[in-house]
Amino acid sequence: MDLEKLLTDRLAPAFAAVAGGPVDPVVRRSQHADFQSDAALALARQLGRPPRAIAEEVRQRAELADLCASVEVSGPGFLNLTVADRALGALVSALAADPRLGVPVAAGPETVVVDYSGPNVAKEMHVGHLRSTVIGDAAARLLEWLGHRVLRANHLGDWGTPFGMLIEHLVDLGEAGAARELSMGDLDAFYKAAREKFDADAAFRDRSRLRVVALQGGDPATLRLWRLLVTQSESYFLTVYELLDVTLSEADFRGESSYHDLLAPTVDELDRLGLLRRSDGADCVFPPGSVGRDGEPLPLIVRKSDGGYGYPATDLAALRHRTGTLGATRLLYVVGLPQRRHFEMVFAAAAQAGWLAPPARAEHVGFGSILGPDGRMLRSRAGGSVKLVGLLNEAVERATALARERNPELGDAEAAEVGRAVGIGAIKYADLAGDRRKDYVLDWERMLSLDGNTAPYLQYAYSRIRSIFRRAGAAARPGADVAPVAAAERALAFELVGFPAVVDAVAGSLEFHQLAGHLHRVAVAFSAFYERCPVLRADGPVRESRLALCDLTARVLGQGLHLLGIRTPERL
RNA sequence: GCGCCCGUAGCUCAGCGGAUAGAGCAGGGGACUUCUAAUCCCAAGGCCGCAGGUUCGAAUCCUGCCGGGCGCACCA
Repeated sequence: MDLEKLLTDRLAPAFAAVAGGPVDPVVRRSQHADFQSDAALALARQLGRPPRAIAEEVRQRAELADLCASVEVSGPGFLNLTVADRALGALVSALAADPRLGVPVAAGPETVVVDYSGPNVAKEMHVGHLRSTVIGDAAARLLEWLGHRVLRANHLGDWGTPFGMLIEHLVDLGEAGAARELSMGDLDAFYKAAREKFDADAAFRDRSRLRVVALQGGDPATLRLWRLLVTQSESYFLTVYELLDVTLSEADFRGESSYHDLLAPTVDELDRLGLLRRSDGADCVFPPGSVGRDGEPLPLIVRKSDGGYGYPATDLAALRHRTGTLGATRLLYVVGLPQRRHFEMVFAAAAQAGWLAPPARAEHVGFGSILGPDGRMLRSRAGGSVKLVGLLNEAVERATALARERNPELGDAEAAEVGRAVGIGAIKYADLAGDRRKDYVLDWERMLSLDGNTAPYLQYAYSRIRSIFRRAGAAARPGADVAPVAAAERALAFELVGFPAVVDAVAGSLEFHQLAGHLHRVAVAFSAFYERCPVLRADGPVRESRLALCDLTARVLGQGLHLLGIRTPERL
C-alpha cells in the first residue's frame, strides 16, 4: 500500500464530512513536510469559508494519529503532513519482506502484443532502430513482470519490391560469397551495391522486376534465395540484440511476409463490410477524421492500383490477426512519431471494421527522432548515418577504458563485462531517461558521461551497496525491522515506498522516463544516506535496519534497471 | 494551406493547476587516516518563446501570434 494512497484514504472522509460531498484530498509530496494536501483551497469558494478554517476542521476530523507525527495547517490553507517514523518503518519493512517489492501481479492479466524493433532484411540497423528496440523491450519486460501475457512482435521488413534487386545481387555474388558478406554484418554495403546496380544497369533492373514477380508468385527457387537473405539477416539482428541486451529472440520474428496469406481475406472483408471504395484505381478505406492537403478525406490505400498490397494492408491484417486470432486486448506499436497519422488511420479503419473493439485497444507508442550534434535529424538514406553496432561498440569500448582507469584491480574479463554493462546501459538509459515523445540529441560526450542522470550513476549506487554486503560477509537478515529516523534514512525510505506507484503509472503511460527519474531519485537519496549514515560501523538494531534499507535499495534499483533492460554489475 | 508535436538556467533535460520553478553538465568554493571521491556538500545561475483569457492560484488549462520540427494518395 503506498503512502500517498493511505493518506488520501484517511483524509477523504474528513473532507467529505466538511464539504458535504466527496472530495479528492489532493495529496502529494511536499517541500514543507513529507506530504501535503491542497484540497482546502479549492473548497473555499464553494463552501464560502476561509480555506484555513476548512483545513483546520479537516485536521481535527481526520484519523491520522497512527500514520502522522504531525498535521499542520500552513500557508493559505495547505495541510502539511509529517509521517511518523514508526509508520514509515512499518511500510518499508513490509516492502522489504515482499519479493515483488510491493508491486502486485496484475489483477486482470491481458494478452499484450508489443510491436517493436522491426528492422529491414538486408539493411543495416541504424540509430533509428535504437529507440523502438529499447523502448519496446522495456515495455515488454515491464508488462511481463506485471503478469501479462506479452507477445513480442518483431515486424521485420522482409517483403516488397526491393527484394527483386537484393535477390539478383545475391545471385551475382554467388550464394557462398553473399552469405559470407552478409554474415560479416556488412548489410549496408550489400544493400548499397544492389541499389547502385539497380539505378545504373537497365538489364539488372529488368531482372529485378522479373524476380519480384517470381517471388510473389511463389517460385520455389526464388523463395529459397529469399529465405537465405532473411535467415542471414535474422542471425545478424540477433547478434545486435544480444549485444544490446534485448529480450527479442528468434521466435519473435514476425516478418511482413508472414501476413501475406491474410492480406486478401482482410481486404475482402473490408469490401464485404462496405468500407472499401475505389479511388484512382486503388482500393481505399476512408477512415473518418483524416483530411489531406486538398481538404478531402485521406485514403488508406489497402490495394494499390497495380493490384499489390501496401503497408496499410499489412498493418490491418496484422491487427486483425492480433485481436481476432491471438486474442490480444492491448496492442502496442513502438514506432516513430512521424507515423502518427498512419496509425490513427489504421486504428480508425480497424475500429470501423470491428477488429478493434473494447476492451481491445491499440496504442501508438510514438517517440521522437534522434538528432545529430547539429540538431538536425539523422536519416538513414541521406548517408552518414551511424550504424547501430558501431554506436554500441564505441560505447562499450569507452566504458571499458573508463572502468580500467577507475578501477585498476579489475581483471580483463571483468573489465570487459563492466564496460559492456556500463556502455550499453548508458546508451539505453539516455534513450529512456527523457520524454520519449521529444527528439533528443545524440551527443557522445553526454551519452557516455558517467555523471548526472545516467545509468552509470545508478549502477554505481547499486555496486556500492553490493560492496557493503561483500564486506559485511552476510546478507541482510530477512524480516529485519527497518527504522528510518535520520533525515537521510527517511528521505531514502520515502523514495523506496514510492516504487510501486511509479511502476503502476508507467505500465499505463509507458513513459519510462518516469521510472528512470524515480530510480535516479532513489540513487540520489541513497548516495546522501551513504555519506551520512555508516552501515558497517553501526551496531545492533541500527546496523540491521541500515543493512535492510541497503538491501531493499539494491533490489529496487536492480529490478527497476532490469525492467529498463540495464544490467547491474556487482562491482564497477 | 491544413493537422500534429516542441519552445523552461549558458548546455542537456525534469516538472504539466497549487506555497520561494527543480536536476545534471559547464564555470566558482569545500569534503577522502572512515562501507568504492565514477561520490557528497555549499554558493551562483530563470520576464518558464510573446500577448491576451479562465481561476482564489497558470510554466502547467483556453485563444491568438512568433520561432523550430514532422506529416498530408499508391514508399515501407
